[in-house]
Formats: sequence, C-alpha cells, structure tokens
Amino acid sequence: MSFDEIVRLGQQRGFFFKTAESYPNTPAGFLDYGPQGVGLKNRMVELWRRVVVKRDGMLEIDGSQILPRAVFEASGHLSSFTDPFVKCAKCGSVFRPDKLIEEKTGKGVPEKLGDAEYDQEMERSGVKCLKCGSRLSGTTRFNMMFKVGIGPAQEEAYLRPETCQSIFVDFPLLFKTQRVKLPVGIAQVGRSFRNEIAPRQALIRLRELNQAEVEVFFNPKKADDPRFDASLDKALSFRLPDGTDARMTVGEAREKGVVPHKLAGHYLALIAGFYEDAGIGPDAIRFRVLAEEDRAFYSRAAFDLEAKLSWGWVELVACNYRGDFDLGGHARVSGSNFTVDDDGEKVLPHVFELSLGIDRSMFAVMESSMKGEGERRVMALRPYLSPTQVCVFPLVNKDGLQEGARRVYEDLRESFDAFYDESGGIGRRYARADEAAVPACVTFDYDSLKDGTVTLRDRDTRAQERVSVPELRSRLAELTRSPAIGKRGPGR
RNA sequence: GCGGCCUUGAUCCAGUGGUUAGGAUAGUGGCUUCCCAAGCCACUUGCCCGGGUUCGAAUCCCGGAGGCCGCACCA
Repeated sequence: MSFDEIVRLGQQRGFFFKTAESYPNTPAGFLDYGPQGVGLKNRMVELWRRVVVKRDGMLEIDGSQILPRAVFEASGHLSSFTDPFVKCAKCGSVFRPDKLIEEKTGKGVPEKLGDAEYDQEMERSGVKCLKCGSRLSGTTRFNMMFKVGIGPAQEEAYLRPETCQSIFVDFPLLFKTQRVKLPVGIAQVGRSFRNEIAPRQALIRLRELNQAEVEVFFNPKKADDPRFDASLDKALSFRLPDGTDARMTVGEAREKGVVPHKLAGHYLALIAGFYEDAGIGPDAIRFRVLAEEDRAFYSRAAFDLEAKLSWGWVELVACNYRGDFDLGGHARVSGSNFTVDDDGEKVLPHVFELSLGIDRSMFAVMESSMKGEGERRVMALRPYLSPTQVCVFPLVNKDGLQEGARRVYEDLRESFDAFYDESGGIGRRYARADEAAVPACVTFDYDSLKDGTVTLRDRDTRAQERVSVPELRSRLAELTRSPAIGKRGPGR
C-alpha cells in the first residue's frame, strides 16, 4: 500500500489529518489524531509500557515540555542543534554557507565552523549570491528549537526538542527517592518540538512529535554484566556501515564488536521485540549501524531501528550509546552532583538510549498491517492494538433486530471499545470495519431473537461462528489481550 | 532552505477566459434487504490563499502556503 493511500485512509477513517485543515496557509509539520488515531496511539504506548518499560523494571516519568535555557546549554542543543545560514543583503536569498563554499572550491568544509570562519571562507573563495551576484557575509544560525519567553521578563526557555533531557535532569532525584540501583532504565512518553526546515511526509517528520524514550543508566564497568545474557540468543538484522546486511544473534554481535557491550545488545533486542509484538515481522526490522561521521555529537555508538515499508526503510528508533555526555554536561553547567553510588563505588553513570518516534511508528504499523484483495482492504492490526475492538450490527433494520443489537452493544461498550452501526448493507458494514482494523464484528440476527446467540465474525478469516451473548465477553477479552510478559521477546 | 512537477466537494477525476462548475467514490436520510462494498429515491460538501491583467478568471500573470520527488537536514 502506497504512502498516499495510507494518508488517505488515515484521514478517511479518522486516524490522523493535517492540523487546522479548515484554515488556508496553516504551516506544515503539525497533525491531529482522530478518534481511531487516539485509540491506536494509546494502545501502542500501552504495549510499549508492557513489553519494554514494565518487563525491564524501568521507572516512568512525565516531564515538562518547557525547560530553561541552561538545560540546553548543558545538552549541547544551543550550540549544535543549529544550521548556519547566510542571507544576501541585496536580494534576500538564503543560502547555506558550507554548501556554497563546497560548491565553489570543490573541497569539503570542516564541520562545525564558527560564523566568523564561514564569513572568512566565503571571502577567501569569492563566493557570490547565486541569485544576484552580490558579495555574501554575515552568517547567522537557525536553531531548530522553538524559543519561548517565561513571565513578563520573557526569560529565555525552549520547548524541548527531545524528551530525554528531563530524564537526565531528574535522574539524581529519582535515584535518591525511588530506591533504585544501577543499571536502571527511566522512560518517558511525551511531546517534543523541532522547528524543522522542511517537514514532510505527514507522520514521518513533524514539528510537534510524540516520543517514547528510554534512558538506561549504568556503570560502564558493568556493561557486560551476565544479567544481560538473557538476550544473547535473540537474532537481529543489521545493516553495517559498509553497506552489507548481516543477521546474527546478540551474542555474535557482541563478539564481533557490532554492539559495544551486552547491555546495548539486550536493549536492541528488547525494542525489536516491541515491534514484533506490534505486528511488524522480524524480516521487516533492521538496525542500521551508524558510522562515526553519521553519529550525533554525543553518540559513541548508534543504531537506527528501521522498518521496511512498501516505499523503503523508515527510521523508527534512534538507539544511542551516549556515554556520560549528558550527565557530565548537566553536572558541569548546573553545579549539581550527578554521581551515584554503585556497590560502594562512586560512578557517573553512562547512558544507553532508545528514542522511539511514536507518530512514525504508528504509521509504520498501519502500513505494514494493510492487506488488500482487490476492492477489499483490511487493516490487520494486532487485536490488542485495534482502536475499535468490536462492532455490533443488526442483520437488517426491522423486526426488532435493531433493538436487540443495541442491547448487545450497550452491554459491551462498558468493557470494550465498541461501535454500533446499522447504516448500509451488512457487507458494507463489514468492509468499513475491516478498513478501520476492527478485529471482531457481532451481528444480531433472527436466530438471536430465538436463542440469544449472535454471529461473531473474524476480520482476518471472515469466518463466522455462533456464540451466546455472555460468552462474547470472554471471547473478546481473550482476543484483545496484550502479549503476556515473559512469554515473548528477548530471552524467549 | 534550493531545484523540478503539482493543488477543483471528505476521496479520485473532468472542465483551459463567459458553465446553474460536471461525474464517480464515500457520507447522510428514506425504501428494500436473512451475512460480506447489491439496488432505488432524495440530500450534504468544492475551484488553496493574496494581489494583478480583463467588461468578465477555477482557467492567464506574480507572490505566498501546502503536497510530491531530488538535494540538504534529520537528537
């Protein structure tokens, strides 16, 4: 199913759509979730809680979206989360100085030059405005963070560009009050904000995005602790920096140095397991191992979890070994103590991060769930992810079948996310339910009037069976139950 | 942000200076209907925004926004 078709279906069935669509000229990069989208998002997050956060015994927090300037000094975002720009004084055209110099001289420009150095380089190489031919100088920075002013004094603060800074900043307090020991994971679901230059592709690149992040704090001397052996047999696919693909177990990846330590391998296995539970097959999941020059400034090792969609691989999770970059930075700038006790040893913990994009993950799960046979399109979401769990229909709209169906619906809707529909023929209603990923449909027919049984129709097989109304509850509960802890995923 | 192409009901498409802007799909109401998008009747929703040319612009021109692709960016 193509990208466009998913976008269309997403809007049609109430999963997601452009923000403020009724107003012309609304900027790109923002989207609203409809009723089905909210349901899917909540269930994806809940699955993540079960199979990642709770299974691993992590803590979860919910931090503020606005953070003071100092936090981003320490995190490096103020200096590094920027792109250099130069604006032609004559005609107003905007260029990237590094690209202009590179084009003119044919030589690469060293990364992370200062503004003045860009101006010097442009002067030396005689770069001119591509539009009007004027001399260029005056490099400025475009920071991708949204700036906000707090209070009447408009004190400088920023909408967080990633959720993890709250976790780092809160870490010492959590460590003291929550009676935890290293290693410990701290998780957070929340919104982040990035002023992208070119947001594109609906859910794939947004200016306001939802993230589910995990920061694992550990003693670097114990990164190969036997406690992480449980995942050694889990097979994962890697795309190596040299462009080759390799499928190997976590244990092999550790031996070959593909992952820096067992801990990293364990968490890669954990997050891969989440996507398998979300319905993306192991063949469609891989970790792209980033070469040093492709890594973010804080990263000692980086793995992008990518999912194979019909138009290519899409990055869903950034997995980074951040070392002590973050806690060290916050310790320096804040003056607070970020070291903790680990069996009598004073440690500045290292961090391994799983930074998951919820919006694009939803998109990926939807796309990889789509099954089509001609006109018939089915979103075969795992039943525990389906926003609507059951639809209830009267077979026809007469002879008291509507009333009977309504009673069943009202009985179910307190326990399940149920939907009642009597509009259109029965086949059309099944088709609508299939597109909206509803795993079970209940039809109240003439036999129901006689013996109290209803038809239970399965989305994926289209098979029907008769069940009594009391039995419905247990059948639906079983159908929509989340994967049990300990029975799936790494270490299985 | 740069370059190319594009923008007509919720969706897909026709209309290329003067049309009551048309169709299909979807939707809603009704009729019909004993299980997989059947049929009949009725109805709702539209020319991306702003400026210009013209007696007259959905149609031509300029700018902006949005969309797709490529580049760049991507914590």
